Amino acid sequence: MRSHINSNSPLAHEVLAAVLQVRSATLQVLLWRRALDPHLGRWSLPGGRLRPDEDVEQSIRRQLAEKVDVKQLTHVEQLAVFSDPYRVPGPRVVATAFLGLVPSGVDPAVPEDTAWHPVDALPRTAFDHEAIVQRARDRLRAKLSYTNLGFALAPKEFTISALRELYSAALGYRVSATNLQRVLSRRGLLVPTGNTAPSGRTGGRPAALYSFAHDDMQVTDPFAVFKPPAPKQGRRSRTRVSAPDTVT
Amino acid sequence: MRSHINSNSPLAHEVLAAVLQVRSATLQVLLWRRALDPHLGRWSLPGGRLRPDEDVEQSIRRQLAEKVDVKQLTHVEQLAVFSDPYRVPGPRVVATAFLGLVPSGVDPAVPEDTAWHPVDALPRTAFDHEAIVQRARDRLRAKLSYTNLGFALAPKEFTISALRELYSAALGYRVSATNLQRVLSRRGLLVPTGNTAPSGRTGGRPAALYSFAHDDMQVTDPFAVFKPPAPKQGRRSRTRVSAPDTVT
DNA sequence: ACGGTTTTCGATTATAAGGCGAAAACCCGC
DNA sequence: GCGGGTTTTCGCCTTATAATCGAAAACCGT
Repeated sequence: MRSHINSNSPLAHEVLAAVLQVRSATLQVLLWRRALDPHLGRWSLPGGRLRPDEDVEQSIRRQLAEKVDVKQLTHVEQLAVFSDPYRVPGPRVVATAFLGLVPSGVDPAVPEDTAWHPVDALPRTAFDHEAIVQRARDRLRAKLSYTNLGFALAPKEFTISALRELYSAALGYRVSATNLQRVLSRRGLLVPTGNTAPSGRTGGRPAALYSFAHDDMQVTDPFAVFKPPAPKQGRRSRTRVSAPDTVT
Repeated sequence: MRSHINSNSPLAHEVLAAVLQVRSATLQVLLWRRALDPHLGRWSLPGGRLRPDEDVEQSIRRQLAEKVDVKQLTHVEQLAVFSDPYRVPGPRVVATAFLGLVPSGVDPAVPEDTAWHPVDALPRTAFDHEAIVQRARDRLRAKLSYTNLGFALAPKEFTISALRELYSAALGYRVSATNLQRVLSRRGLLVPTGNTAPSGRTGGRPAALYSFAHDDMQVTDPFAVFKPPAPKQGRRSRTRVSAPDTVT
């Protein structure tokens, strides 16, 4: 190793995605098993080489659609660049990592060699992929609090309890259904669909179904000290729309 | 152009930084004038090619230290990857963009061909550098609200009014000194140094000097709905420390 | 009809931010 | 040295948002 340090340094660029989904009340990530050396048999993130005619966003979307059938991807955003010169053996490869989200409930068809793994109990992973998964998880957790990113994790219709479980799984600790309900409502993000859930097995009051008001990411600004006077709107929490990765 | 689309696509990686500083009550960015074609004479961001033996962080720090004497850089963080295949003419170059901050007050020596420009009134810039500057500005503005990133913009000691001007300039609108004072105090970020400012020209009560409590970036979580019970600490706002770019 | 269960909602409390004005602390000129 | 002018600082009050709690509502099965 350390071979390319003095070479003419051909450099490749790859894109990788940590695709997260809540399944069985656990936050999981999609990994596939390497069939090649190095790190044969280890689990790694989907992705691949950047092609000459695409930017990194296009590339990761193509590769995800190619390798694993996840057109159900509801959210994709850049995470960070991983560029340690020796992050992979052999010729240098710089990686742009992404965070991808799949709504709970669906079970996208995936190839034989891929499987979901809990982010907090990863198998032996290849290269620096574990670090990337952690970063993705952290980013998701941070953003769940001050954005409506939950929309990307939830199905189109859901009950408050279902949403609560979703958030609990994603965040790693219990959250109050009551509070979740009202905080999201206050922010104008929850709209009742009118429908009601099949009351199901255990009995109990049938839950109302809700959906998110927006499919694009919105950011609710935390504090106002640093905010302009805000032209005295109606109710609605002070909420500002911005491009998905403007805020990150 | 569009020449490399069918070639064997050698690919280069460069790092660029939007180094921001508040000078003359205006948020400005350091640019240098290109001496080469293409885009000769236009203003562009400092940076350069990634070397084989360094990662992007090391690279941008080296290049900044090299090209412009800014060892006074108090903060550096990854912004995003810019990877449009045709973002620069000729062979493809993917760029990792950074946000850099220099505290107000200092005036680092810079080469002849570099100069500061207000971010809201940029001259004609090269390539996609204007977009990068805007992203840097947006990121800074967002983070000023919910982090203590102000520490990187402020000198070691400062008065509340000075800090207010700093925030006003960086954010682009007036903020209340009173509120700024108390919000930062509540978060435990402002510590009085005991010293007092030279009362100076206009007369008036001499201002007390403060400094930031932490030099590493901290994030104050906005809402608690999604937060664990918080083990009943003393006072101090609920505040969580995290690696600079974990949250971004 | 009656427990058992789950959801929903209102009332109350807690915490953080914003606004306002008075008091404090300094300078200067008379 | 005293009052006017100026800037800073601080307390008090209001508003906005979140957290907690408990009771009522709506369903099931027996």
